[in-house]
Amino acid sequence: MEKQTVTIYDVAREAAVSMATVSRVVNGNPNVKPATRKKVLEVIDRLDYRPNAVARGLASKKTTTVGVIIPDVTNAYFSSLARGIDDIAMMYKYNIILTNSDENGGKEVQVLNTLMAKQVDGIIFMGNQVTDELREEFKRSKAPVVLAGSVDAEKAQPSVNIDYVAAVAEAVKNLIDHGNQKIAFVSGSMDQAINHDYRLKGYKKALKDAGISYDDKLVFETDYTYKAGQSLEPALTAAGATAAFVGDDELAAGVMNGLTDAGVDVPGEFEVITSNDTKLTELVRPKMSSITQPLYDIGAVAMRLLTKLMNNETVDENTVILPYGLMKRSSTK
Amino acid sequence: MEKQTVTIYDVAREAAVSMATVSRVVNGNPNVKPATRKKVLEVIDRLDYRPNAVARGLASKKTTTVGVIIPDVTNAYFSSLARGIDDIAMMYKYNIILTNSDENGGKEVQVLNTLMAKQVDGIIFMGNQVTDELREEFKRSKAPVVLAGSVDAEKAQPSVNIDYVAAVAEAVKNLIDHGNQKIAFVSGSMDQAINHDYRLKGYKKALKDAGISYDDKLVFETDYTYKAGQSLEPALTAAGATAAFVGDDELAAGVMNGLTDAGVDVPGEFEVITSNDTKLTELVRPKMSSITQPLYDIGAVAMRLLTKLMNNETVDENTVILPYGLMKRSSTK
DNA sequence: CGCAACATTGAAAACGCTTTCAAGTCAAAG
DNA sequence: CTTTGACTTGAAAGCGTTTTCAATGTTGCG
Repeated sequence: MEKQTVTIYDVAREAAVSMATVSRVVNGNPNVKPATRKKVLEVIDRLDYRPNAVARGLASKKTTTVGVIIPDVTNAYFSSLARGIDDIAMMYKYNIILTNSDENGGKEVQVLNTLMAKQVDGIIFMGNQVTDELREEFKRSKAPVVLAGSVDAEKAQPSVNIDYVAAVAEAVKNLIDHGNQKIAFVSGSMDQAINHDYRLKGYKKALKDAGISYDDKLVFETDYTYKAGQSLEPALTAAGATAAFVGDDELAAGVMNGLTDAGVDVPGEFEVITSNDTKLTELVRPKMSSITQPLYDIGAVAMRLLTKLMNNETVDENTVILPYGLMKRSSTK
Repeated sequence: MEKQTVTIYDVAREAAVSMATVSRVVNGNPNVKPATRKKVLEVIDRLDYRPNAVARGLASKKTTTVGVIIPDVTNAYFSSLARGIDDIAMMYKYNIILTNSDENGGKEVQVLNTLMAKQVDGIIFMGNQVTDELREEFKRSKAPVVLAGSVDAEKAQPSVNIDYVAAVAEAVKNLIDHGNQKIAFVSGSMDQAINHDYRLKGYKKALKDAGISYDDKLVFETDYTYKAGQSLEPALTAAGATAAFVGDDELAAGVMNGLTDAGVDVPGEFEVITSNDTKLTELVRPKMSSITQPLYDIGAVAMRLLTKLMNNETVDENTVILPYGLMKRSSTK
């Protein structure tokens, strides 16, 4: 009943050569006489032999698979990165083990361990709360780890990002230039480095440059969900804000729709600018102005960087910063 | 330089027992004297031993990883299923190798082969164009394959879905009940079984039940993209349609926004109902009415079914049909 | 024709774990 | 004090490849 598997040994026997030779032709090793190669190839074809990657992995200590830790595939920002990662991975013959972490530290550590147990050749980590424990695990990992679209205050790991501070500063400046004085900063958890260590810094910088004093009443820390954004309207208007910088597109859509539903005109009475430039920005009405990021490329470059690391190639720059932009759509004046 | 790996042999030596015993405690085999177990556990802890899953996989012929073929992670419909799959997988200690196929037959076959080479214990396939070649590969696979949110006309594989025919028929009937006579059917490629074999059938059924004759001028075959939907407006109005059933949410958002941007009032002058009930439906304005599907559950149930199959448990029903619904929002009257 | 230099090949040892099978222990039973 | 059966344990054979190293073939040249 069980389907029979044909092994390299079977091929060797049938082709009247050694396993070593079969292995060579399978792996494209040039040190095989053309006639022999042809013979082996024929047998392989006839027997429909397929190399067992697990055995290969054990023997060669390479699995050609990399682990990818993602907060949530369902989030457009991250899934865009993931797509870039997978495409480049495939290009380099790697496969991806994808696991959702919900940015839950415990889960992340656990996942990291099972990835390492599975002997992945490398790891791409997305998530903005690199705890000490996590950092320890990264360090002990013999597989290289690169962060994609995620920052670690310690900058201990190679990573691919944009310049969040500058991007947010520019976005906020834009809002200021439109005459807004009370600009809300709405983001996810302040425990995340990207929020407290980058975005907020950019926000403060823009305010300072414009001579506006920082008021933490205008900082809204919430969940990265549509609902959370939507229910922020009362607080936002109560605080007297006339504009908002938002750290996530779905959240921003919520904020905007919440405002609109409450009768607030966007952008007339309230401007909003968001951060990730996912498809969402174009789907909602008004379309959302946003910081633009090369999402796909962040993933792609991260994976490319990882291939180099896995290959022990020397890389000039461990942390690569990709360019960002500002896309004015209709949620700002 | 290379980080030293500690093997089961090291543990055995340090604990003065055999590898077999170490293996037993690692795997929770009860046939170990408590004292021995304790001793081994201590050594494992001291040496920080981590079992090598690849070696384990080779020896046991189980990898505790399943392959997942997805058209595009970036698509909200599929990523929702993927999330359900991963959660259940994790619950059962499996990992997921995720690969994007773009519903490209050649790529799918290739990916399937590398998954099989990697000895995955099972496969979840998403995609609606099961070619003969693909079907052949499924058959030859010793790992069970289940389709999630995807149909195959031949019904050769276990699958979990909703009743697309009935759902679409109901959605279209709803449109008819609102007085629409010319209802557009817009979907992705008609090569996909889900479109020509299910949705279109449901569409026709609803028309027939209402005594409306079918007109293929009202069938719009296009890409599953926002842009494609958006640019459909001229054709839609030219055809005299006053409502549309759309097979994908992003596409539907495009259709709707295209209409709105052209000055057509939705739902006043044109109603649209979509199919997948992803988050998108709530983000756009007007919110889109939709067939509702338990997206997460489809993935979750598919994975659960796969675990049973991998475990050689007998399953009563190979193809499971989950309930659907109709969610009236604001894109229909 | 003889020999160096190179091209091909195969034997066998890993790789790190699971699993089978037999052997050894031990306590309860006779 | 045996016997018996339930527990525990270890030896060793895989699992299917890769890879090293030595052996064997070939070819070119003087």
